[in-house]
Amino acid sequence: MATPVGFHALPLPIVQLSLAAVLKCGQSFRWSIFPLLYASHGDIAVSPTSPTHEYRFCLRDRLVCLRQSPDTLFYHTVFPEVPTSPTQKALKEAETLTWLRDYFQLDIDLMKLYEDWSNRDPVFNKLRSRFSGIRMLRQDPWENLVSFICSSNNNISRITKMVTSLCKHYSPPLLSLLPPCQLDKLGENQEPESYHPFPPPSVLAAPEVASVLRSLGFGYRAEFIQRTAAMLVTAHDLDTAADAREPSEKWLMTLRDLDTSEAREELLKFIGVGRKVADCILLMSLDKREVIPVDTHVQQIAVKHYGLRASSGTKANMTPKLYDEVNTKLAKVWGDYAGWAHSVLFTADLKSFSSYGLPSPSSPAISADAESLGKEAIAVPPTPPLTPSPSPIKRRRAREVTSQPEQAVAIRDEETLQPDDSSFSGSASSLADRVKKRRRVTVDVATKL
DNA sequence: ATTATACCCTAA
DNA sequence: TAGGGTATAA
Repeated sequence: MATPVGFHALPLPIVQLSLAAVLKCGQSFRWSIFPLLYASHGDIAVSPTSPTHEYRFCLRDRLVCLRQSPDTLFYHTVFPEVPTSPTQKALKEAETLTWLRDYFQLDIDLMKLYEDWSNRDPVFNKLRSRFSGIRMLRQDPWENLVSFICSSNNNISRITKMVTSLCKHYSPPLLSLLPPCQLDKLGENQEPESYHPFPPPSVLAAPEVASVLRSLGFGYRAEFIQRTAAMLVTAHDLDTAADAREPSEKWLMTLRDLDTSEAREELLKFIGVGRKVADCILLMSLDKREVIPVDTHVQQIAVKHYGLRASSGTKANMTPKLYDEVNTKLAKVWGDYAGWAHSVLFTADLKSFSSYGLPSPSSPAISADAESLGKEAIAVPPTPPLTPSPSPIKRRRAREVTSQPEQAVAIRDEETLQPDDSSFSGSASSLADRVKKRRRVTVDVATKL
């Protein structure tokens, strides 16, 4: 497989990382995804293992572009200004590689983890071949925090729109770039897209942000975001180092050094952050690999496949107690990297992945067909799409873009494991506690640095 | 200490 | 009419 022009090649088996799965399974909401459509015949030589997509992510100073073949990750960096010398350029690409290793946590051997989870858990074992390469990203905590405040009572599609719109409105474009060459669109003249970094806390802390976000369709989360940003900025004076991370962002990073429960306690002080959102942040950007965020999906998975008692009422809400029950049970099943394992199951449960390998949630998915899903591994290699498929990046003029709700689809009616007497750990903090803790945030944090 | 209800918006 | 939650008030 030839390296695409302008790209660097990093050898990496796709079982270690599947971009197609990881970048749209609800961890990060800021990756642009472009289908690459090749002519099946013609003068362009294409192997069946050619990358099917390009993925783009905007950092504060550069745009990272990725493609993937079964054994190679291709990366390419675009800067606002072309690097002066070739040496300079090489240096910059090396930085990008460093970022990639960190962001995708490439030092963690995913095969070993899959092996371990398979031994521990027959349910996982059934899925491993169909959902390989799903690993946890190591995201920026600030971006992660805001994104997941957006996630409450919401679906991936809308969260993505909200985050995109947030960036467009509150951070200037870093650069503009044409979409990658798409042969089906050779005739059409394509518009360059502008790429925006994630806005820093000080920008979102401004009081008027709440109402603006509201008008942008953020709903009640608008206030959460603005107030959380304000809390953060207030607690950590900005001594504004122009281009770098702000102090409050750095402080969020230091939560990586705390114990899980300490870090969680800090996160829960923010407005709009409850247990579930806090756990998402712990897992996805604060290195707490054992943490399992429990949403209604995960709860259903736990009931269906792991013998957890169904919630008492017909329509019971997620109580802290139930949350801990689910959490403890699954943590026990999956062990040290339970949060990572959860992500595989969670992804497998997304409707858009019921036909994993096919590009679009709108394709007539085999979806609700729990039967076919459970049978032998179909091991579908990602097939280059034959027809143009709607990408999430379709230009959106109006705010009403049809979106596909990510719904649950049964993984499989498997023999349920016998219920396990799980011990409860941890306890929800009372309202009073939380109020006190919130009041203390400034003081606490001030003494911390 | 637990439990119920509103919340913003979208899809069904 | 319910949803990939959280903040409030009972």
